[in-house]
Amino acid sequence: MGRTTILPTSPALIVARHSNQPEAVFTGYRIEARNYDLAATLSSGQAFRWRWTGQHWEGVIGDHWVRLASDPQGIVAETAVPNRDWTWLTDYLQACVNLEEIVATFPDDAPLQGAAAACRGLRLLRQEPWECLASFILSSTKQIVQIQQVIALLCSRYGSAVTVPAGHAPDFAFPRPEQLAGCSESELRDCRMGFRAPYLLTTARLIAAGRFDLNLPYQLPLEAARNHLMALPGVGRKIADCVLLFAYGRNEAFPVDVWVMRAICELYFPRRRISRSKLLAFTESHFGPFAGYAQQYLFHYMRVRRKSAT
DNA sequence: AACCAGGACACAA
DNA sequence: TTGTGTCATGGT
Repeated sequence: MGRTTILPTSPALIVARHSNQPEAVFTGYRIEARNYDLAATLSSGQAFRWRWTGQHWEGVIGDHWVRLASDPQGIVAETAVPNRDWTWLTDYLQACVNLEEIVATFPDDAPLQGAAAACRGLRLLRQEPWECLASFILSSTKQIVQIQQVIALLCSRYGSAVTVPAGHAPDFAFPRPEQLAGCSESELRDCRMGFRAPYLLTTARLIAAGRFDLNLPYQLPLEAARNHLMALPGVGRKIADCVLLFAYGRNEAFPVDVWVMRAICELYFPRRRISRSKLLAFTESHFGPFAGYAQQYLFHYMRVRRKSAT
């Protein structure tokens, strides 16, 4: 009872709580972690299904409803259903990666060091490829709050209900490709996704029909993996790089959106005109093997800086 | 109330 | 190859 270590090398340990009333049985789990800014990580535009209740972060990973909070030892999780295997959560949160080692590989320039210092504890998650792909197809020229709204609507209409704590509002898994493949384009447009609807629909149908292999990017070189994803409608360079980084764990991938574009231009090439291709070439050569982490620091740094300025 | 949002795409030159 | 218009929607 009490404490059980899962894996010999895992920093995580189980903290299970039991009750006599079956309805009240929740399973708790603590992930030991240093230098993990949960709020920054869950709200930094990688994943779109987390909401802050005032005390916890609530969301759905796969078909697991979960509630997360930081504590002095790391992260405490609470689920609606008891779990024996917690790898779905530890894989997702990536708390076992040594962030100090990663930041140490960053180039020693003022802009990036400043961003890293301002966003200490910001992590990259490891998401499920389909949800990540579909989410970023819906992300183009939309604000993060709007992406969250569209995805919440999509999940509530077409996702399967997941088990939630007694008395809690219903929550839903992200819809599987097969669940969207049967939709009409107008049904998806009713989820407020606008011109992105045909992109998502065609992509869902290709995957549901087994005509697109979502496992290939795991074993292809970066550029080939990127080209494979870019064969999908609505997936260009930026969205492909987001999926490679946030789902496939390709740490070299460096998605360049409007925020990162501004960050590079302002911080690295002030008062100079630089072509997009030169900027891409710069990002590929400058930031090292964990360029994707550097990108996330620059992205988040620009956004929190703007928020505090207004 | 304009401006802009984690872009992609077809088409022009 | 690089530049422009278009595509919905609604938050700030």
